[in-house]
Amino acid sequence: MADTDPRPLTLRDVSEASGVSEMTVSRVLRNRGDVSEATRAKVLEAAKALGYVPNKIAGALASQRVNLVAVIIPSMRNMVFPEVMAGIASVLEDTELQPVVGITDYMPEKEERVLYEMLSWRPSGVIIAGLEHTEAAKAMMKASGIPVVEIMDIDGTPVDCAVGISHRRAGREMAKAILRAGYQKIGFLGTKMPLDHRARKRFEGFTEALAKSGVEVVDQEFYSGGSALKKGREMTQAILEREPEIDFLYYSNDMIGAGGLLYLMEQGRDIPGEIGLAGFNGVELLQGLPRQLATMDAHRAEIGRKAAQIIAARVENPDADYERIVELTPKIAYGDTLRR
Amino acid sequence: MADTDPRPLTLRDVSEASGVSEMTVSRVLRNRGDVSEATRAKVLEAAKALGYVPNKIAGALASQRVNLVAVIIPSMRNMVFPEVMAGIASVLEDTELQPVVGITDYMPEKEERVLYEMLSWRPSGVIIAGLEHTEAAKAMMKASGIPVVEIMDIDGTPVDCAVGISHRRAGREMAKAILRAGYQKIGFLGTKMPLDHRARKRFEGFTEALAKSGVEVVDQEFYSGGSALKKGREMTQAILEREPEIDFLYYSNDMIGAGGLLYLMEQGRDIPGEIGLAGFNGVELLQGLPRQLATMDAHRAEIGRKAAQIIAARVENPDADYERIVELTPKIAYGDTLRR
DNA sequence: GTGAAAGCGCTAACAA
DNA sequence: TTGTTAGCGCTTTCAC
Repeated sequence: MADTDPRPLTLRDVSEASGVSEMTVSRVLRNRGDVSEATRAKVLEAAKALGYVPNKIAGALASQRVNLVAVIIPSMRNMVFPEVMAGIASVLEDTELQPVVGITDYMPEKEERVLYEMLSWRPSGVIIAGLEHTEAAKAMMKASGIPVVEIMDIDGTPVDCAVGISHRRAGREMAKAILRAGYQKIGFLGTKMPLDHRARKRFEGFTEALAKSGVEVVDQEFYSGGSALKKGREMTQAILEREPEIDFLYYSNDMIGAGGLLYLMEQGRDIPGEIGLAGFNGVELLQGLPRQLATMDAHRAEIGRKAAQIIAARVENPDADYERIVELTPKIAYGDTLRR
Repeated sequence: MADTDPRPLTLRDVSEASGVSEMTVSRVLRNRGDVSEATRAKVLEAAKALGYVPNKIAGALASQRVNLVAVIIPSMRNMVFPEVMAGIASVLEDTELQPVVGITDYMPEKEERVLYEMLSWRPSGVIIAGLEHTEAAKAMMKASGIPVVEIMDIDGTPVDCAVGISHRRAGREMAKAILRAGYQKIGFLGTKMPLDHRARKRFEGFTEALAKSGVEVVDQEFYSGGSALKKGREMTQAILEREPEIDFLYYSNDMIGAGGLLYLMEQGRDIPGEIGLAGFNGVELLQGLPRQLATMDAHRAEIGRKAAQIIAARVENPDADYERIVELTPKIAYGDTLRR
């Protein structure tokens, strides 16, 4: 409570206040090594009375250990990433490790900068979304010498290891399900984001599988920015005005799919008879809609958990073997908007 | 590219590779002090060739400066907080400062732990949600000697300074608008979260203003967990089954309000004639609904921006004066669900 | 414009 | 069980 000096407290202050050496104070505060109950109590009391908060900067420098895991993701505005984060946090909570998040806004150069910033804090591991990075970023990750897990996508070659789903395959599977249900005039609606590689791969897998059956996407529509739900409405209206004969709409995410669904229901369209719909992600929001949109769960929480487990295991035991690619398989949820 | 030694690179390596002293290398890498173009070029080349990433831990220890701002919020699952974050990030991007986020899950003890962890990295400032903290947490913030901005709420006494809205007043204003529109049988629906102090204060302000006009809430309903949209539906159905004469529903957030709106529209109820609705927050999602839910914008991005500006200004100039409480005033958006 | 010395606050390693 | 010594990798300060 002696708050005269603005200088932050150090171990030395606690040492002096308790009459115990700095080293032993340090041991008590870290629960390391054997310390008698008596001195332990003295130290803790002094530390508490002073309001001492250890300086991790100095600790990290001395011990060459930083219990941080850099998590680098494109955005927080998309519910996908908070869910991945939750998965990561749930696993790291049982370890010494702490996640630190960096946001890239889907921009490769920003990703490179953020990565550089984070690596300069010498974290114990990196979890980063996607497999596409600048050459410099890949080089940094390789050179860092720490475990790196690339998440959400496995269509490519990871720097170190990857956990995710195959978006190409996800697109193909959905295309097959749609064709199987007998839809023929298919429209696609998505984001205007050339840098969203996972959306791009889904689209590629989708058109590829359609092509195998001699089907081509009738029309497409893209958006950027704004309320996804609203954009979903607007795009749905627009594409159907241009191509009224469309009998299926594949949305690159559930949010715009939900907007489309609300719009078509208002129009009194027969879903999934006259027109079918499907999105992607399996977001919780869908549960509150009047009808269940067909979708595919991207295993977000599971990806986060698995990635965190890999990092934690390798921090524990750097020499153990580990899987290079962990593939999870999304399953189609037919809901009420895709005939079986 | 000489990747034989797993030891991370140090300034010394760059110094040796470039034939320039460590000190001058450090100057170049930080753009500090005068360095001749020739040596600057040599250094940068060597650093790049080696793939050197500076060690901020050592830098921070030596310089006693850490360009991090601790941001402590309850959750990322609620779109409110990512929006605050976006506001903070937009301001800090133009400075040397970087936000680092900690999540409390609305738990005071977890908040205390997270705060302790973050302070142990000696950040340049703290932005923390709410005014309610454990005594220990308040003591830590006071003792830290760094600027602390408590955000989102101003009904209380900040440790240092606060930026936000008065939730009590927000509740009162909504109550007055509802009574003015002639509604009389009012129900309340919210989260089962005693620790969401802002929701609690809104409710208090709400009931207080109703009481002034001799009106009492007819019935209430609380939920926890699950899809808010779905819960909104279910709670709306439940409360109206119990109290069919209710003519207005006040929801503690827009998400459950949206669920209620979708449900009532399906039931073919006359909104806002027969029954009115209002939520809170002004979330973007609402724009995609068939009708606009009445709500109140909580100025999330603005709060984030303002808080970041205060931190940045005080890091620049620690001795300047500053406002202790910055109050923003939310305005009612009547939408289509509240008569004027 | 450049370099040498000292030390930031802590912990590893060793000694007692 | 406790203490001492020597750095961790960088920046500050001061000298050249």
